Amino acid sequence: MPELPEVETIKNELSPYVVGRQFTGVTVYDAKLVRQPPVEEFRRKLEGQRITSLDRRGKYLIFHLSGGEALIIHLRMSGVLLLHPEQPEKYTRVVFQLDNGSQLVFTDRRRLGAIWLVENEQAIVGKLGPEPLAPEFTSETLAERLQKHRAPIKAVLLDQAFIAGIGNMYADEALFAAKIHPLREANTLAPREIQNLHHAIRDVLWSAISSKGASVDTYKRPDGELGTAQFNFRVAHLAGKPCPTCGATIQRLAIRNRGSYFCLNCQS
DNA sequence: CTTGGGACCTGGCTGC
DNA sequence: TGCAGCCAGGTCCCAA
Repeated sequence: MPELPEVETIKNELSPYVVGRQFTGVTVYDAKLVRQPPVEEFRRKLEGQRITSLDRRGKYLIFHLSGGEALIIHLRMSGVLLLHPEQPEKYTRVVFQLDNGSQLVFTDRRRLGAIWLVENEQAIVGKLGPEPLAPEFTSETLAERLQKHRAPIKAVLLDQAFIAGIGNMYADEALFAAKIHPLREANTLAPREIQNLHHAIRDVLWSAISSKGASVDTYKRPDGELGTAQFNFRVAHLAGKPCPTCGATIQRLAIRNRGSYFCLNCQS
């Protein structure tokens, strides 16, 4: 599922091909995915606009446009953005035409993705918490924010208003690396554990970006290639397998209806 | 304010 | 082989 490293990879790999280009046409096959404005207006306003920059905030991909507006895309569970695929793609929901003849195809098997065209991007991304990879996100920032929460640390890491961009896979990986049990109440972490968690979050995310994201289900890069971050997973989706540190069996537990994977022996 | 549960959505898997 | 029912999880909405 696309989390921060996957969206960052898409941004990095798409940028050279789309920044500076102009939208010449938009075909919407599934109006449900266009949240704002109504589809006709969406099409009319987007056509003719030039992409001035491509950015990421949390798991949102943001195309900044010459007219001052922003085209914002969230891939949710199964969204994929492909640059001029050679074959017609299954589950194609929206196709963007660019002035260099490129086609940007948005496919989404489960139809949970979302697209907005807005003047004020803060209306969409304004509630997000800090960017975990930004220099301003320090161990002290994390410690301060954790104090306000007594929910399980796993649930807190998944809260996009607490910290932006972490999803189920990387939350599990970061907690394993920091040796923290996913059910620990957030405000009970010791200073040393918070430092470890801060380091683990950044390490896990940077490492996944260098592997171009994790292709566990539908995720693909814009050229159709897969990411390889899943091969570095130590606990995520590995229930029943041996822990890479101690050999104990990796456990699976539902926390907030999300599968959580961890080592009972290494994480406490 | 935080918290937790259900809904959304569809294809793949399980078990009968 | 068919098929009902469950599961996957990012986010929104609502109630406590």
